[in-house]
Amino acid sequence: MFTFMAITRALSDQNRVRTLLALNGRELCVCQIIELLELAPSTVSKHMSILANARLVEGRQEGRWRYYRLAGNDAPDEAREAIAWTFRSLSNTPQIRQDAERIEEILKIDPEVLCKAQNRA
Amino acid sequence: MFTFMAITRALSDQNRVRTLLALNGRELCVCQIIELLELAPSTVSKHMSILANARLVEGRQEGRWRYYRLAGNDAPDEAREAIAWTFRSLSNTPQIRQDAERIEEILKIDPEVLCKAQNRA
DNA sequence: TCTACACTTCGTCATATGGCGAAATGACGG
DNA sequence: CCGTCATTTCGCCATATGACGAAGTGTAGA
Repeated sequence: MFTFMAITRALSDQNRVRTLLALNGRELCVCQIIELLELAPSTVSKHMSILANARLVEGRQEGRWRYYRLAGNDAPDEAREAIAWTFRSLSNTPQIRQDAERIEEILKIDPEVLCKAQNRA
Repeated sequence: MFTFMAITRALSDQNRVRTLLALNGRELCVCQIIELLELAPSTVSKHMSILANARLVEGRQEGRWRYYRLAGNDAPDEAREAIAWTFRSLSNTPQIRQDAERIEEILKIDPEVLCKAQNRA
């Protein structure tokens, strides 16, 4: 029950759901997610820890950057089913399609440059 | 997206999830759900309207009583998948098993008597 | 049509949540 | 080690949520 509630709570915020969908088939570092959601770094960090706590995503440190990806086979069944359900429900919605386009643009930018730009803003 | 968020929000409260599971294979009237959750009638009513809004349950009026049941085939795919996922995840958990036993006891009581007893409390 | 009563709506309260900015953390390059 | 800088943690604020009781609604039976 505890695990299940962690998942539904994690999925009850639109920004977290958008982030989950954005991780479809790729990793993103925190600054790229910040750029997608247009939220403060501290806010995005909190969101990612909630998703990670629910075992919906996994984090990986690489140098100064932290990359997040969708949970893999080691995640609980509930989490993997939740991800599958979320993708089936939302993959074709306008918001998610728009986000997907936006991410293509973001991925064109060197992460180094992207983070620097965020510091100035 | 709106439909999906309504579902995840509805499922992000433990009392609503317990109620959903309690409706497994049967209808329950509001006073029976009140008895199960041990909450005020107004609180339970609100919970049921949130579940109904998310199309996870359907209500039916019969005389003075209102019965709720799980959403049927007319509900959106997202809702029916959510119900299936929820049941797969939680059917065998202690809380839900305990609720199931409790409901058997509650069903033994004539609803008329049950409601009257609640009014006195 | 009056009363009883199952349920809902409304108003209120305490707590939870999501947002931010400032300060802390921790990894690299010097 | 020392500064830089991506990320996290912390403290704060505004709003959302879940709880209750009181008042309102609508149905059945007297």
